[in-house]
Formats: sequence, C-alpha cells, structure tokens
Amino acid sequence: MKNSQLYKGSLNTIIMKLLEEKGRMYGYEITQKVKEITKGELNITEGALYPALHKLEAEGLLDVELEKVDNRLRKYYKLTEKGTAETVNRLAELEEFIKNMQTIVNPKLSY
Amino acid sequence: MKNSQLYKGSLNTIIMKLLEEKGRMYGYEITQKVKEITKGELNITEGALYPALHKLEAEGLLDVELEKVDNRLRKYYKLTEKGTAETVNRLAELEEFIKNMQTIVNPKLSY
DNA sequence: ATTTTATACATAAGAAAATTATGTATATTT
DNA sequence: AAATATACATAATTTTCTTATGTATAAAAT
Repeated sequence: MKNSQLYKGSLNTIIMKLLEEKGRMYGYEITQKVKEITKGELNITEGALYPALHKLEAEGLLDVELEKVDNRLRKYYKLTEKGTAETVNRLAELEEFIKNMQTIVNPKLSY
Repeated sequence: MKNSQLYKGSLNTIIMKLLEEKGRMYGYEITQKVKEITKGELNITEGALYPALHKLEAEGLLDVELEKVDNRLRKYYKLTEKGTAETVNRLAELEEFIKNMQTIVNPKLSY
C-alpha cells in the first residue's frame, strides 16, 4: 500500500476485516472499498494485494471462487472457518495496537 | 519490535514523538519508556532501534550527544530543527492513520 | 564468590512486507 | 482512436523488522 508507511503490516488485517463484513469480495473491489473508506488516503497497490491474498489462501484462511462477470474474470475471496476464527484475534490485536498508539500520541488521555 | 506486525513502520514516529515530549532520550531509555507506556505489550528490539536511530540521525532529523553516566556510555538523542518540523507531519499522518484504521474496525461509528 | 540480570551500545544475516515496474486482457469513456 | 477503468499476475528491489551475536559495566541473586 501507499502513503504513510504506517500501514505496513496492517494489510492482512484489513483484508480479513472487510471479508468478515462483506462475506465475499474480489481483489479489485477491496482496493476500491479501502480507497472509499479512507477518502482516498490509502491506496493498496496490486503488488501488495495479490501476493497477500495468495498467501492468506495458502494458509487456509481464505477460500476462492472464480467467476466471470461481463466477460472479465473475478476471483471472489471469503473467509474459511479457520479464517473467521483468526479474524477475531487479529481484530483484538488491532484494537490493542490502536490504543497503544493513541497513548503514545496523546499520553495525557491515558492517566 | 515484537508482537503483532502491526507496529511495522511506526517505530520512527514513536521515537520522534517521545523525543518531542522528553526533549532528549537515549536508546535504552526509549525501549523502557515504550514498554511502560504499552504495559509490556510493545518491546522494541535493539536490532530495530539502533539502526533506526542511526538512520534518523543520518537524515538530519536527530542530533546526538555522548555522555558517560556511572562509567557507562549513553548516547542522548534530540530532535533537530528539521526533525521537529518533520515530527508535526508524522504525527498528523499517525492521527489520520489511527482514524482510518478505526473506521475499518468499526465502520458503524463513521456514518 | 560466582552467576544471572540489568544497563548500554552495535551490527550482520535473514525474513517479511511492501514499492515499483511490468505484463496480459476486456470494457468503457473521451 | 486513445485514454481510462476494470481485473488479474509476478519479478526485482527496497524497507523494516527479527534473530542472533558481540562487547562492556553494574547490580542483584544464589
């Protein structure tokens, strides 16, 4: 992904959270959704996204379904059972991370 | 640093924010401060910290002062003028990042 | 007294995750 | 007809980190 390097390491969690919400999504759809959510601030690059999806699939966290829409190929991804369980952990980690980073930016609020 | 790879990319910002607050700190002190702030959750490894400090120094964002305390060497770092200016940008980016990640975790709150 | 832990720095090898640059192909808009 | 959008993919390189080592002094524990 692009912009601030802060996003480094958060791509997998973002993908899994979106899939948890939407049920199933294809790669390009994910990039557009994230762009929309972040008001254009976060642009996931293809070189980051596709290898990440392949890896999550290889780890058994995602399943794939091929579909042809308007004569164009789409690969729809969804969470496996294992993936759904793992998403719970990842989101808990993300919330802790956010809390910690907030404490660092604004230490006064944490007394 | 350790634990969740979510912290990847945030080390520089953490260092700069702590220095902005404290005025000056040495490496080991930074690791202890972060451990304290995050209640032991985030342990910055030496292999990440020292190269990061050297790089920030090389970029002209930090200045160094050597000091010997209790017969042990300390390298005190502080922000340069350029570093202070850059810290403003980094913190703005961090706040945007946190907001965006919160929107992703909890999209309902952002309507 | 000796070993372990804490303090304080450093770097090298390797892994992980991204960027950048390409490539293919179809559909839509200008 | 050309440019932009949709939709996938991968290879080379870079960035950032982990893991493993190394040096050295001070304090605490056995």
